[in-house]
Amino acid sequence: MIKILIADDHLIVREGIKRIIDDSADMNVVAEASNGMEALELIWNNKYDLILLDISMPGQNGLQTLKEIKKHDKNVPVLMLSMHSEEQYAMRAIKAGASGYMTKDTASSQLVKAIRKINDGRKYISPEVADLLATDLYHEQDKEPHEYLSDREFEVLKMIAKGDSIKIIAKNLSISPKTVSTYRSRILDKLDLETNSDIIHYAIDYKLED
Amino acid sequence: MIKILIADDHLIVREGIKRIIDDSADMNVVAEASNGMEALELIWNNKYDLILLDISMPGQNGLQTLKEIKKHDKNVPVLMLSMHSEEQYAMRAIKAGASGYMTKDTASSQLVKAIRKINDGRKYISPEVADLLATDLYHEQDKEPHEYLSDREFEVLKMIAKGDSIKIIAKNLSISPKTVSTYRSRILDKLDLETNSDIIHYAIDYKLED
DNA sequence: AATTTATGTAGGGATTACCCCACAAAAAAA
DNA sequence: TTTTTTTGTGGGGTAATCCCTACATAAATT
Repeated sequence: MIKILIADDHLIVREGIKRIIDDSADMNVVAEASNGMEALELIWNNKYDLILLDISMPGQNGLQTLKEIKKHDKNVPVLMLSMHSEEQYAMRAIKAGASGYMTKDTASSQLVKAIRKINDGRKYISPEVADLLATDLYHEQDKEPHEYLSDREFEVLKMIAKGDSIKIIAKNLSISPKTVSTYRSRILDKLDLETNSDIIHYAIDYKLED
Repeated sequence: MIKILIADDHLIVREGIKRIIDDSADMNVVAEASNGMEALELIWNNKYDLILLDISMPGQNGLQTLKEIKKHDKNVPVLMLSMHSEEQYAMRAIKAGASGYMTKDTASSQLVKAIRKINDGRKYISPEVADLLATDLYHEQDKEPHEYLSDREFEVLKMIAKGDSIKIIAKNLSISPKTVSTYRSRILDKLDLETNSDIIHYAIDYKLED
C-alpha cells in the first residue's frame, strides 16, 4: 500500500485527487496539507511513501517546499502538480529533485500510473518535460544571460524595455531599423526569449532599467 | 433533484466537484464540459437546473461564456468558480448576472449549501465578495483607471501584458485582429498610455497578471 | 421616450516590424 | 597564424500592426 501525502491549497483539488487515488487498491491518501508549511510539519513527524505537491501554493512556491522536503529526506519521491503547463517550473522542479511533473488536466489513469512508477523508484517524465531538460542542459552557465549580449545589443535591450519602437531606436542610434531588428533577434536568441513582452519582464526582473 | 452542469477544463477539478455533489442526495452532476463552447452547446440542447462555471478556461473564457449563457436563458442560475480569489473577476461576474462566486478552496459543505441556495432562486454571495461589492459601490469615485475598461478591453489588456500578439489574441478570442487593435487603442486611450511596453508596466504595477 | 455614450465588431490603407540572408571587420579559438 | 565566431551593419519581401472610420446594439443620461 503506497501511503501518500497530498499538499495543495485547493480543497476541491485535494478531494478530486484523493478519490481518484483511493479508487486504486494499492494506494491511499493518508494525509493532506493545504500549504507548504503544513506539509513540511507532517513530513518531519511522519513517514510517507510519496508526496503529491502543488507547485503554486500561497505563501508562494511549491518549489521552495520541495527543496525543504529534499533537505529533510533526500529519498522521498515527490510528484509535482501544476495547474497550467508552466514550463520553467517543470525544469526547476526536476532539478530540485522532483520525481515527476504533471499538469492537473492529465487523465486520472495517468496520475495513478505515474504514482506507481515513481513509487518503484523511477521517474515520471513526460515527453514535453524531457525535451525541456535536454535543451536546458545545453545551456548551463554561471553568468547572467544578458552578460553575453554585445554592447549594442544591450543598448537595444534597454530601449525596447523602455518601450521605444524599432524606428525610434534606429533614429537614436543613427542606424537602420533593419539593424535594430537584427539586434533584437539576437537578444531574443541569446536570452532565450520570444516577445518584446518577455524582454520587458526580463529587464524588470534583472533590474536593467534606468 | 437538482440537475447540474459542470464546466471546467481541469479533469481533476471536475472529478472532485462531481463526487462532492453526488454525495448529496438532492443534487446530481448530469453533464460536464471542458470548455466554454462545449458548455454552450450542451445548454442550447438540454435543460439544467444550475451551471457550475469555471471562470478561467482556455478559449472562450468563463465571463464570455457566462454572458452567452445569459443571452440564451436569462433565468438559469450560474455559480462561478475560480482558482484564485481574482477579485476583479468576482465583480465582473456578479455584474454579468452570476448567482454566486466561489473560490475552489471553499469547503465542500459550503459548495453544497451554495448550490441549494442558488437553486432556490437566491444568490450566494460570500462575505468577501459582498465586501467587494460594497466597496465597489462606495468608491465609485476613486476607481483605478483599469476599472473603466470594458470586459473585452480588460481581457485584451491582460493578454497584451502576457506578451500575446494581436493575432494570437484575435485567435484566442475568435475575433478579427482589427477588433483587437481597436480594443488596444481604447485601452491606451482610457489608461492614458502610449505603447505596449506601457501596458506591460501598468499590468505589473497594478498586479494584473495571473 | 429621446438622445447620448459605451461597447463589440471589423474594413482599408499606410506603416512597421519581423525573418532570412549577406558581408566585412574584429575578436577569439585552434 | 589560420580558422571560426562574434559583432556591427543593412537589404528584400512579407506578414503583422496601427490608425482612422464605421456601424449596430446595449447601456446610461436627460
